[in-house]
Amino acid sequence: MNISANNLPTHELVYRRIRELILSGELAPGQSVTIHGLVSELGVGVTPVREAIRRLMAEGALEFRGNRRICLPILSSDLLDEVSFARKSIEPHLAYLATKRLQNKDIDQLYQIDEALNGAIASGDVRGYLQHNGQFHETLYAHSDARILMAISKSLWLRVGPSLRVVCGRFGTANLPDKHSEALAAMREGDAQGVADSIEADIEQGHEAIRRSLSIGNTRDVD
Amino acid sequence: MNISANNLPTHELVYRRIRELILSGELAPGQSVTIHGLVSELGVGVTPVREAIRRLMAEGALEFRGNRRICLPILSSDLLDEVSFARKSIEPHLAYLATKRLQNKDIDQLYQIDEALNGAIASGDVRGYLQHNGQFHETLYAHSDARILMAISKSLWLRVGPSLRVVCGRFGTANLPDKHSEALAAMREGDAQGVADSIEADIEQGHEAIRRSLSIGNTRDVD
DNA sequence: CAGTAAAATATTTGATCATATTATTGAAAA
DNA sequence: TTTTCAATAATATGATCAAATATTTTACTG
Repeated sequence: MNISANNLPTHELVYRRIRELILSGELAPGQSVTIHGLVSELGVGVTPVREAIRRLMAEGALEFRGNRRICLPILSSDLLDEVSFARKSIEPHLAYLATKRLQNKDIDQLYQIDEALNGAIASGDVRGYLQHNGQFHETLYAHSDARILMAISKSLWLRVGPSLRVVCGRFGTANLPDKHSEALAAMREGDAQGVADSIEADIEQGHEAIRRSLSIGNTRDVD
Repeated sequence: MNISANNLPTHELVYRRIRELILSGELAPGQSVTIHGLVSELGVGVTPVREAIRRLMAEGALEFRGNRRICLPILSSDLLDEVSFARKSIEPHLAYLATKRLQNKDIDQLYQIDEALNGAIASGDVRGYLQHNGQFHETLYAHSDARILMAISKSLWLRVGPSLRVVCGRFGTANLPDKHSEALAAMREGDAQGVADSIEADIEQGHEAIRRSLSIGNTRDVD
């Protein structure tokens, strides 16, 4: 299988592909990947795959285990606390900055994403929920125009994404975080602090679900 | 076989070398690096250099400019605000966590680093100042045992390091941030919040110096 | 002739691949 | 059980490609 769209370099395409596999839940926490496996699966050379993996490791999306195993990290309770702290430090601020720049059409767009998200929750579509949930946050934050904070935020999403997926697969789409309506209402009123607070509550809810899941059992049987 | 055979892979060594070049100020903001330049300078192959660069780009230590130029990013005022916010969100917390785990010998060690730092300031040794300043923070944070927050912090240091170096080169070691004695006193008393506050003040001071430097003129090569 | 714009050429630089090397794992044989 | 050996996988190198930049040459205008 060859990767197309030859506008971008191969290593970039490989990076995006693996990132997508992680965020969509096709790769689960603890699951391992091999360089040669990706090479043959994607039909590309070794070098671009190595670069993409190195980049993802720097972002915390992949990690070394043992001496020759690259796999998705498993979020322990302590690590989840770290991610939680970092997300609650960064993302509400991104939401705050973004709100001050939002135009009505931007809010409309976010509203539509949230509608799709609600539809996914109602129909128990885990994959749709994950996709639209991520899209909602990313689209909002993008308006902040804060490159560095965005990069940190994206890295944190890569760390928490796989675990969130596991939770959804286990408990379904009921009781999932959705403070988005609250956030949208605050956006309509231009209440930046209100949006920031809603986002913080949203993060808290999501992490609470993961935490409950952690206390019940391990993330997944590994090897 | 030799247990201490500390044979690190080439890409790791290259990564550390470039990182050191950046943190020590041998590479200035805006300065460009080339893959082949590093290949011939370090006497290694192209792949490990590419991997190291990709990793450093993910950490924000290097960036693309134009379509074919890799260089150290220049911190604009806006970007500095972002780094400042992120550092003040993360590092005081790391200091807080670390303080709760500090033993007397750890504080002694930090005290010695601070002594060396003061010596460097007194003698106008910019390089020594930078080295010991970084060492002080990193050694303290390491006790927090918070891998993810540490990784974020290190990335932020890579972003701000080069600019701090330029400031020192321009204004000398006078008026440099040093809230370390304050932090050390709080450590002795086990006052975690006090340490966190001192660290925040230290960060604020350092960034204020950079901000002043930015308002005077654009960053230029040093030495 | 002088000066500038355009075209052609050379050089630099990142991107990719095929291949060789090294180290670890796991299975087979002693 | 221990040793040996093959399979596997990461690591590393240099050659080659393509795109972008720098340089030189050429051509045209005033």
